[in-house]
Amino acid sequence: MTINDIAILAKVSTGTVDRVIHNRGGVSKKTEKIINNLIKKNNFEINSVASALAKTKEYKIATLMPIFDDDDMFWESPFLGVEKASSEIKDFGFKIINYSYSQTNFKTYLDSFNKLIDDKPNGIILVPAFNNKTKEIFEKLNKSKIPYFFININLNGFNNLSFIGQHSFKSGYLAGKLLHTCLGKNPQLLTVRMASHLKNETIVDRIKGFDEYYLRNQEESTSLNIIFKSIKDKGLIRKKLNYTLQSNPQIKGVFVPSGRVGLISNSIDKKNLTDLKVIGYDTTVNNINYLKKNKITFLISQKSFNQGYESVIYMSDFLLKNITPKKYIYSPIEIITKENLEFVNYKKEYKEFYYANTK
Amino acid sequence: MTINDIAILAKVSTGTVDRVIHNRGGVSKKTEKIINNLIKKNNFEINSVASALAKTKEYKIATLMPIFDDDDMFWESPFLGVEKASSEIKDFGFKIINYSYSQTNFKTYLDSFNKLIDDKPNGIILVPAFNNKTKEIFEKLNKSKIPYFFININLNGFNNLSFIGQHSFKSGYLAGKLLHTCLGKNPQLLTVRMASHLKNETIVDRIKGFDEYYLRNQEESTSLNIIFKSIKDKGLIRKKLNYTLQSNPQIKGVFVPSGRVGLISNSIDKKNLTDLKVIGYDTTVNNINYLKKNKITFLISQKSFNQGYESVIYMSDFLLKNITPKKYIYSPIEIITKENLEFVNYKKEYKEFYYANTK
DNA sequence: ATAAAAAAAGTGTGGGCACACATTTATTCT
DNA sequence: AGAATAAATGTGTGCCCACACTTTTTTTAT
Repeated sequence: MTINDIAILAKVSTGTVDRVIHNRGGVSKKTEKIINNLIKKNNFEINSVASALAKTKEYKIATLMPIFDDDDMFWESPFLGVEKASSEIKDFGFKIINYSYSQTNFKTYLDSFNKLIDDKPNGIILVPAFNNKTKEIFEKLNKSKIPYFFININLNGFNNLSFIGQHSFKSGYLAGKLLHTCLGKNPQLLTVRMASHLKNETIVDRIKGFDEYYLRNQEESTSLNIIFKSIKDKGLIRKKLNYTLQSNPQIKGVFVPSGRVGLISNSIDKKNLTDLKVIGYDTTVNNINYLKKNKITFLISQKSFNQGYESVIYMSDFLLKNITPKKYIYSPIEIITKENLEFVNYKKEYKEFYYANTK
Repeated sequence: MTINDIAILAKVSTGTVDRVIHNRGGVSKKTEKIINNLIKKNNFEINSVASALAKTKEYKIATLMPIFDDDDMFWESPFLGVEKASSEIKDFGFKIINYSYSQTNFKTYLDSFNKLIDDKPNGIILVPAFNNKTKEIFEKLNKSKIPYFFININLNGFNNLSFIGQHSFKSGYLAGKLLHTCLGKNPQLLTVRMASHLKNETIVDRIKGFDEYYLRNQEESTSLNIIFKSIKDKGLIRKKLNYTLQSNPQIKGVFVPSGRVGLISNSIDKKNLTDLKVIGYDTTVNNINYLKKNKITFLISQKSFNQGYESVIYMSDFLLKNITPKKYIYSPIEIITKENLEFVNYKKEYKEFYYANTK
């Protein structure tokens, strides 16, 4: 079944069928009906391959994500997901342009954002950052009418088409459940944070979820909080952590609502770590290392590779096929242990993971 | 960069470039080198869309999987994965033909298998079944030189190109770890099986993995075994389970190495279920129901939807692009709890899960 | 009724490649 | 050297659709 077949059946030319399929107008109601009926009857679908080839229009998709470097490789993963999707849809007329910014330097965010908008892409995928100038730039963006997704980090009150990322609250709730399941009734808990996390919405939500679990399911739970001003002074972290654990031997569970869980678990001396259940976030190289050494019990992963990959696919579906994605597309809340780690594709190379050779 | 561009640079015709790209032969070594160098230099890649459109050859991929019905819907999931992949690659010249068989009637397996082979597909994806006649039919298959994958269930000693499914042993090992983590030292355990599982390789491997965990990590663990002859007599199951748990109040963990965990957990009376950790397999409707009601603590999922989906994609990559997949492609060993369940796509409709509307 | 305008429908090219067929060039044989 | 053969290269059509452009038909205005 091709457009031509339909045209013959309807006794019109292919041009007319084309007009009906794409709602280009200029077709009498009578013939439109005939054609639509034939399409349904023969359940005709456009040949996406031929369609892609014939299309002359080029789509540009721009991404804006934090940079990654030796200190923090987290953002490499969604970037690689973007790359994979990029290579897949390249031949369908899509071009992906990547911009980046430093999370500790807001100016880089604004600069990249402005450059990106000037580039006039057809769609934007970004990890948003927030401060007082955020509204301003988003007003500029809204004026441009370019559709955009948030990925990984969500901000409320913006016109983003979708958010693609984890439900932070519920991931914290799950962390609570896991520790509860492991520790039994009335557990004694320790939560460890960094000062920079206090205004980080994602992390705040994780903690809210964690607390909510105990509020709802537990008669009583005792919890201690430690907040470190900086990750620089590793000696201080080690000292404080071990002192706290030694003076509170009843503590059996540690919750680190961030990717810094590797650093924390490694700062706890062996004698204090025994029987301790430690739970944290993200399958970074560092964390995986300590998971393997039994210093971390559970890692919660959000499949950030997929966030990058899927956001690009959703955007292409939206632009090309006019398919509107849901407002919230939640990533899985994966529970990673030493035992199932090897079956999770946290590695850089997708192909390396699945293919014997790429010839 | 197109084939034509390369041809101009190499001062040959497009036909010659085409020959080099596809190793069709009949090109002098000199020009071949020139062309290959130009391809590398300009990192030219074939336009997969135009290529697919121009190809006249049709590929047939046949699947052979167990039927699903009201009693057991497990096999619907990989089937839907196959369907999704099928619709994605349809326009690339692939046709997927599905065959099915009843796991309790070996004749249906042989019949479908024979029909399938007579159909002369270019590639086969199957959930294998084993008995004494299996070798016979696989000899016929090997003669036909058609490449084939095993999915979900693995058999050793065959010429399958790949196995796509879970590492059963390690999934059992993980189950052991989870119960250990929840129950602490020297746990008292109960393993519940069906008689039909005794010769089921998948389930035997899960149990081996489970036992191995305790062998390796635990000083002592006590475990009871129950094997039910049939799932027909639900009254008997209930009686025996509760009697066992009441006479052994020290049992705190139940391991069901199959998808029957819903049935088992629902057969345990409330008073005996309190404080019991129950772990089993598969996100079937039934199991999910009991997971939500806190009758099951953990479900281990193998993403069978993806097994179907990916097997088709790998086969198409193999046939079209000559990319050889790894011999073993392991599915994730996912830990599902009541709390992360909603973020797992165990549902029928992929689109329903991600898209607001499909217009 | 006729011209002008608007609506409806038809036509043709190009997008990049695969593949069969045609042609040219190089090699071998007598 | 010339014919026969083999090797290397060139040519052209079709795959199905998008889209601009052209032509035909219908409607409106005078």
